[in-house]
Amino acid sequence: MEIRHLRYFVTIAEELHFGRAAKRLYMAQPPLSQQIQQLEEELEVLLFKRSHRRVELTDAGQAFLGEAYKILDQVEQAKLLAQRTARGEVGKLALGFVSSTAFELLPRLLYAYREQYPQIQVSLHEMEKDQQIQDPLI
Amino acid sequence: MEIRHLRYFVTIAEELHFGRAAKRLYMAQPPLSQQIQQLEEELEVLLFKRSHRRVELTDAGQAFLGEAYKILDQVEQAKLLAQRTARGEVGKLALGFVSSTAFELLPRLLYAYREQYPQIQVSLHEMEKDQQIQDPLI
DNA sequence: TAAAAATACTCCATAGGTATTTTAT
DNA sequence: ATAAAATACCTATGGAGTATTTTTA
Repeated sequence: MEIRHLRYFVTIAEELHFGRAAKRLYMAQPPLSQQIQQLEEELEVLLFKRSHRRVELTDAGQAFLGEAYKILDQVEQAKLLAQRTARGEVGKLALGFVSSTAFELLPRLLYAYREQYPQIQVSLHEMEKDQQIQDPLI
Repeated sequence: MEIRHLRYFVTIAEELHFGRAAKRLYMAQPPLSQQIQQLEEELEVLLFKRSHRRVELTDAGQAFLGEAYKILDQVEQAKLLAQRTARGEVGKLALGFVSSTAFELLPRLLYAYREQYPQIQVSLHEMEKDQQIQDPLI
């Protein structure tokens, strides 16, 4: 199964017509039919009831449709998340400190920071001098 | 982007080594590199830091990895749901009734049914004689 | 018989393989 | 010098197109 199959399936489910769906997908009808057959074969499940003048979803098709939408949406979200993370718009910031005097300063600093960058996860780590940051305090 | 790209990406992220990942995927290393390049190009995001003797995830790659796992998991779930629905193991059952005397009987019937088939969603519909089932009461 | 999906075939784009080069240690 | 990824090139699978047949309302 590939994402292509889900896109094709969703389009046909929306049109309930292989010809119109193919048009919307800028492709010919036969390869679209083939891809759906291939999907049904892999799932071992009939997704559409084809009668002469009507295509309709089977119960399994109806159930699968909901999942297909979720997956396509999640693929978009994954893409956006990667792009935002690369741009530094979202992400994680780990603050390490060595002196316990920082206990006074850091909470205020953190608070101000979170006001300005709510999309950045900040964690706080007490650490030994010249050591790597370990488990977070918060 | 295709599911193939996600499978390849996840495998490399687990191995942190293109050669070993290719082996696990039963394919050669060069096409694997190409597919990842293609994915990075589509996302416009670098997913791995390649230095000579070390492959590691970028922050964006790390973020994308979590989403990739979720998507691959959801694809499996979608497949299972379709198969179970086709077998009638999960689904929806709509009960329509025409006489208001049923208000006494149905709740008990429903309760018993749900005990036995918790995976079936049941809805209750008051209806007119010879009409189709409309919006559910519950 | 007409409208729609399925079949049969053809073609070509691209996923994947092989050979080699580049790179950094 | 070596180990790993990238590049270059080739092959062939299968996705997509065109023409046609089948189906049934």
